[in-house]
Amino acid sequence: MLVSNHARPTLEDVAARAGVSRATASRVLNASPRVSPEALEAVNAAVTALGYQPNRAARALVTRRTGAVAVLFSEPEPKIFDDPHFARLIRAGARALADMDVQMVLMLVHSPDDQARAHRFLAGGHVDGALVFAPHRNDELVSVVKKLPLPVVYAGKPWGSLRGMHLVDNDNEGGAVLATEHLKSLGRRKIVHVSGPLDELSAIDRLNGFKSALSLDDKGAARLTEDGGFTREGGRKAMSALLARVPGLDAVFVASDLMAAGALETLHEAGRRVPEDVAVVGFDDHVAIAEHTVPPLTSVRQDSDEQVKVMVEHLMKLLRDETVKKKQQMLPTVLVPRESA
Amino acid sequence: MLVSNHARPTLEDVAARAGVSRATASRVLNASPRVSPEALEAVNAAVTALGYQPNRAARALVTRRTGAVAVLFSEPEPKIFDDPHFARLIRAGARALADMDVQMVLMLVHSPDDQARAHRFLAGGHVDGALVFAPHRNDELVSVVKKLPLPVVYAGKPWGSLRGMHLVDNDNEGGAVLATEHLKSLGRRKIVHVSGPLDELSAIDRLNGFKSALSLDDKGAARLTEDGGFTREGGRKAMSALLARVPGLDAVFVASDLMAAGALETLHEAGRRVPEDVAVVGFDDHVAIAEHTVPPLTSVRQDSDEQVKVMVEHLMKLLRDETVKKKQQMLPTVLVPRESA
DNA sequence: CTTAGCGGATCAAAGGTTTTCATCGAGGAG
DNA sequence: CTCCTCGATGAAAACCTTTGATCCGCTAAG
Repeated sequence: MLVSNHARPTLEDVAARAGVSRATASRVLNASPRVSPEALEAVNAAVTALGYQPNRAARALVTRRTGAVAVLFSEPEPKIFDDPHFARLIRAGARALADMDVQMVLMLVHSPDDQARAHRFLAGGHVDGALVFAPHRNDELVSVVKKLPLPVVYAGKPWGSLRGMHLVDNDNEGGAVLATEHLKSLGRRKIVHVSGPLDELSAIDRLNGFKSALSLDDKGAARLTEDGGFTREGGRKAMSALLARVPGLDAVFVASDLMAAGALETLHEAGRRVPEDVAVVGFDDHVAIAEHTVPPLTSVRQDSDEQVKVMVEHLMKLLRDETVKKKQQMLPTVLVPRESA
Repeated sequence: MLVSNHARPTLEDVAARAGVSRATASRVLNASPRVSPEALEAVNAAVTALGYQPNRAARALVTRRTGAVAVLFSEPEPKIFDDPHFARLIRAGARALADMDVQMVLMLVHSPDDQARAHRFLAGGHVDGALVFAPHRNDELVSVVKKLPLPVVYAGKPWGSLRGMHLVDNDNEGGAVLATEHLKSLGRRKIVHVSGPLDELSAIDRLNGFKSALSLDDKGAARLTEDGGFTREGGRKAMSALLARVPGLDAVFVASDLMAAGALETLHEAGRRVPEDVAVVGFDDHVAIAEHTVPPLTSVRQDSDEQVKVMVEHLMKLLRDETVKKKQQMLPTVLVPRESA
């Protein structure tokens, strides 16, 4: 017995059993065309017989590829697990990467410590590429990642110059127009807006959509909008502020479902009926929220699963050195009507 | 210029610059004691000067260690991103593993395909160990993982024999007793229970706590409990069923916050005031839910962050071949009073 | 008859680290 | 002054795979 019985089989073992050289066996595994049908079959048989699994480390060493991709979130941690949106993104990433047989290495980077660690990790060549979720202005993570010679695809537009960056964004502005037009078509005349934090471009795009649908200038917009910070509590407060400032309001477009849930609470407390007195439209179409508010929330759907899938496909192309026709892609948004508007 | 200027520095480069051999440099990096202070300093200087990063693949190849750990969830996907509990677990895992400088490879395994992939992946030696979240009866994932020669720590008790298994559980039964005793101490006499799905041991433990606190036999318990499946919708329905079966009920212990949110909706619709007519206690103390129900939910806290942290520490010990005093650990639960009871 | 070409297999090097084993030098004991 | 011991160091093997260069046996073209 030359082969020890407990050690995992190596390519050498496979080759021996198939009666070919290591190199040929390797070619079979890598689907090289230059290999005879008999050899191919013999090797495949040996592989299944032995239950052979290529040694990832050895392969990585010579190919200089790790077969792993980092998924980075820069969001503050409380937000990450209060907002179901993140769970959804993570889930979609896990699935899409698994489908490609790529390892997903998840990193939540928030503190400066985390940033240093992320830098070390990415610079250390431990992954082939990265998916980055970092929406905030002056996000350190982006500047860290940007100067690394590493293929990266961003979710949404990171702050700063977009030159040469690869990203997949949702049509936030278009969705906001959709929402606002819908409210107009219901005959609403005093429409206000609870925005996200204005250090995120997605929030700004939604605000811009709102403004353009109503042909507002900056001054007019300032009176009719309030920042809700993309949190439930922020949504409550912003709604209160708007009620005080614009008592006659009859509709509100809220830039996220989570904030909309908060806004609805405020409206209830203020005795306004939804949708009779005030029509409400959210953004995200997050089922777990939108279907459970009172009343169920009309919302703009952005397909996060699709977004992440496209991001992964994009990154895979970069890794294969394929040329990508469009570095920056935009995904459509649609309105999902329920009962709140 | 012997050293190419763009390639990442190797240990050889570090050694050359420090004027020592590769072996000595390696010893410094691995904190071996048998190295002179001068050599140590020289190597460290060279490392920082060059910005050297060890090549993970090369190291893995020789040590037969990958420096990566798999985190496996067997939960059906919709649940994973509707229930904030999972986001919390994932977050905690990411943090705890990052603190140990270990890569976290996240896998969501649900379909038979996923199981096959997980098996291939784990058997392929691509990770040093695994954290497994698989609470359901006859979970394929558990049987797959169990027969692998891989250090594994489970979250909660997996179904089946526990012999030799490493796990970190919450004191579900104790928490349920706490909750029920609390309701008794409020003078409630007709207390009912919305349970989780009875193919999860955590749900069974909570049910058992409820039963023992009220000294119920199986028959009595059957009348006073209803399965809510750990979903919000299930909570609604279970509460309806209980209201029909036990019209005079004046308190309910619900085995999860998400279900409790549903149960509260049902109670409101039925015109029962909370807590005046019916006192409600949940389980999980998930802030994002418990603080936003109407009224805010009294709940049993299980510290998931702590649980995951302990799991990671436990796994690290296994990886270092340290003997662990207790293979199976139990974490305490406490009651967090709010307004619903 | 020589040689270029070709399909297909093999050889051997390379990739970066850890670790065993041997060596070297210094200092202490006899 | 010699012999030992011991700590620090270096040389080299081992880990497993990929891949460019080489080689072999033959056919077809010159």
